[in-house]
Amino acid sequence: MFMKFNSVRGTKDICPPEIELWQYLEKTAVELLQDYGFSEIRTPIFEESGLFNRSIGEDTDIVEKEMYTFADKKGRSLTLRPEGTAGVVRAAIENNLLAQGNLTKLYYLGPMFRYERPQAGRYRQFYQIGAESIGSSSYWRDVEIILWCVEFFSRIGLSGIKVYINSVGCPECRPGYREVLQKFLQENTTQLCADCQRRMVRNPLRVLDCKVETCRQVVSRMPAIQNYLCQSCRDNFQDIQQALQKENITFTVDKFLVRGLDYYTQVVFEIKSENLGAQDAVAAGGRYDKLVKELGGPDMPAVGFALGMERVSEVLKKQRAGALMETWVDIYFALLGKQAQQESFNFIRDLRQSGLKVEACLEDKSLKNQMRQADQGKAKLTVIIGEEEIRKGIAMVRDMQTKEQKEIKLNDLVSFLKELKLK
RNA sequence: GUGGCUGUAGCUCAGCUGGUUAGAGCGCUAGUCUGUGGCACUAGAGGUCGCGGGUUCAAAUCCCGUUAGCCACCCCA
Repeated sequence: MFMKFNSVRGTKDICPPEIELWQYLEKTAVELLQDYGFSEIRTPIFEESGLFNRSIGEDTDIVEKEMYTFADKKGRSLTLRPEGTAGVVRAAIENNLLAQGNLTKLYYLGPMFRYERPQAGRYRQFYQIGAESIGSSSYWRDVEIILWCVEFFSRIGLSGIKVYINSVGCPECRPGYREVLQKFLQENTTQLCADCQRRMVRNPLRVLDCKVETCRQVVSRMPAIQNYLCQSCRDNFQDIQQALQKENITFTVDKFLVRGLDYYTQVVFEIKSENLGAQDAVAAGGRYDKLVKELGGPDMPAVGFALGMERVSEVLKKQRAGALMETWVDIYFALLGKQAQQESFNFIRDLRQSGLKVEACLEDKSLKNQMRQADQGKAKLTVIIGEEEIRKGIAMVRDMQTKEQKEIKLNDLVSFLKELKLK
């Protein structure tokens, strides 16, 4: 009996030609990150569960119900990383990358795992590219990161994106606002949905982005966090807005923007695409000034972001997939007969070594078929070698655009093709 | 985790109220064109009708379950 297997729920294969798009995105992102002074760091895909509980927050949905947590053979509780920041911060501390008073800029890319119900733009294994600037409290670092995102999206030619920002305060002022909020919600508890009545107690900030109509009405009358920020948070929020304006980055202040990870402080941002469904955030991030210390490192402020590869490639596919998913070869060898295959294999090997993209038909197909393969492979040149050519010691070289064909001696073929400068 | 929609050839889908050998377009292979691509015509290959059960003389079609995908909620990148 044969068994057929499928990829597990919420995971998928990235096949050609889509992978061309991914490679393009990764390459563009990495180049731009390096231009901004970030260095790559690769951390393990699983960590001690406690790392995520501690950094993301015990009361968050991610930790509560979305983590792939398992016990290894020694009974240690491990978790597949649901996001990148915690691991990067842990690694930076552990490897003494954080020198007091210095700035450390790191980027990462790779798969993350969350047990959620799959949907468009939401997978259980999904890929993120992200970066962290650790060691600076300058709001220009926040701006730098938002600017990176804006520039990245413009560089890959993505339109229809919008930047949203908000300030979620700091340990000084957030507790105060939280209390005000809780009090307000308690007074209006009868108008809240069941979920929000639960949130009200545990994480009242989350009521802010509830979509239920009655909750929204309550929310619209709710005290805004801006009015409860401490002086330094308020200044910081002002400074960033001014800086963004100065840099011509258009943004919207969304006073309901709350992030689902507890470690954020002060300014958080989200970049959304108009061309996606409900899962429309393509990149997001913010400042997390307390996390490094929280994880046993020096008391260092930090700011970072992550972008979702699936979502970005999804939008890009709609907007300009054709050009980016194209593949081609420089030279295609159409071969007829055993001897032609034997003679040509060396040529092909030689040409490939010199950096040309070469493909050949080694499968005894009709010439018509081979020509079609060459055409579909978008070959620039096709080299035809059959029994007659072998006998005469030549090859037919056909220019696929002009349809011009000329005879080249087999001895001269490789050097002739190399000199054409097809690259 | 909740609700709705869907699952028929490699791909996109049609198959009405259950009735003989399950269809189309695209793609693929071949021929027209004795060894030359992109067009056209012709022919051919290719299907456990998601899976399991039930109703029935008879199920791709009706019912139940299950699984996967999509959409929304939730959450987030």
